[in-house]
Amino acid sequence: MFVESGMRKHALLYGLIAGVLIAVLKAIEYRWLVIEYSVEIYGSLVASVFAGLGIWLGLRLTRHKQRVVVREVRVSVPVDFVRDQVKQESLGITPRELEILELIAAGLSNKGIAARLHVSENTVKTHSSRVFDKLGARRRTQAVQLGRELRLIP
Amino acid sequence: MFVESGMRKHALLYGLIAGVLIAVLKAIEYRWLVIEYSVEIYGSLVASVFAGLGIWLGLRLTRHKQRVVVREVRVSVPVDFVRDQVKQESLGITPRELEILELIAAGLSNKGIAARLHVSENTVKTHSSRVFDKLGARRRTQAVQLGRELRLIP
DNA sequence: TGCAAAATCATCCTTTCGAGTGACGCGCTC
DNA sequence: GAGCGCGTCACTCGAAAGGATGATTTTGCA
Repeated sequence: MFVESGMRKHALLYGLIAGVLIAVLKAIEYRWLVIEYSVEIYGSLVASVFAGLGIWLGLRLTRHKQRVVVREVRVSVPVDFVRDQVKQESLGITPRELEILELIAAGLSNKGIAARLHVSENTVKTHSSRVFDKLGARRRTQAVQLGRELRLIP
Repeated sequence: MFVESGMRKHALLYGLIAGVLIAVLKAIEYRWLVIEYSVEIYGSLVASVFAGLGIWLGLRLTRHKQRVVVREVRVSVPVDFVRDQVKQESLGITPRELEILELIAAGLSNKGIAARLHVSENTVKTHSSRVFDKLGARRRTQAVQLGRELRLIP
């Protein structure tokens, strides 16, 4: 809308100036002609004036054309964790085992995990042993590291 | 250089076309004039032709002078780790202790760390005990978790 | 309803950790 | 040169963790 009205305004202005110029030229043509200036000079004058106007209009038409360049800016933003459920299932890790792994990663002891989940410590040890086996880990710290690498825990 | 020569070529071309047109107009002017076309028609013709040429030249001149608008797009990228050395010093954690903490986080056993660093396992235990104490951790998994939270390790 | 997977608990045994304590050498500073 | 921070090593003891194995209960699904 704005661009259209702007262009229309330019066109109107251009036509107006052209008309006025033609009128002026017509008004003074006799005077110039009678003092023996040839028509080619007259033509050159008109040509140069309108060429200038055309150039001006052309510049005006493209002045606001902008080229948008999209630049990727690397910005440090915490990556929101998405669990790799495919890998979880391919390893055969059960939800409960993953739950124990998360609590291990949180730094809890087996006893603490047992208390948190209201199960016996033996149960926690069973789950952790199983998840260690499935991850190929021998220590809980190693299990945490592998779980992170495999995107099973944040 | 390229832009300059391009503009010069345009100017030359424009001048050439203008000259030819003027010559043509001059050559046919008598024929037109004798059949009683007024000079204002002639002027209008020249005006419109050169206005068109001007517009074309104007467009040509600014074709490659587009304003570049840079739109920055935020891209999520894994956060590159920066160690909080202030916190490290405020906790009085030595470089060696931090080194042991990193290896603990990597999932190594004390024996493995000792082998990696060519020191005795007792030394590793001493360092780890100290860093646990400074972090307020009771287990190595907890130390890893706290170390991460405090931005001491990745 | 019946089976398979998952979850639960246990027992025995070994390894690893963690706490506590003490000590030695080295380099730096006051 | 005394003091201090740091890194090193040793020893003991108890707690925690891990491996192996077996068993029972719960649960989801065919």
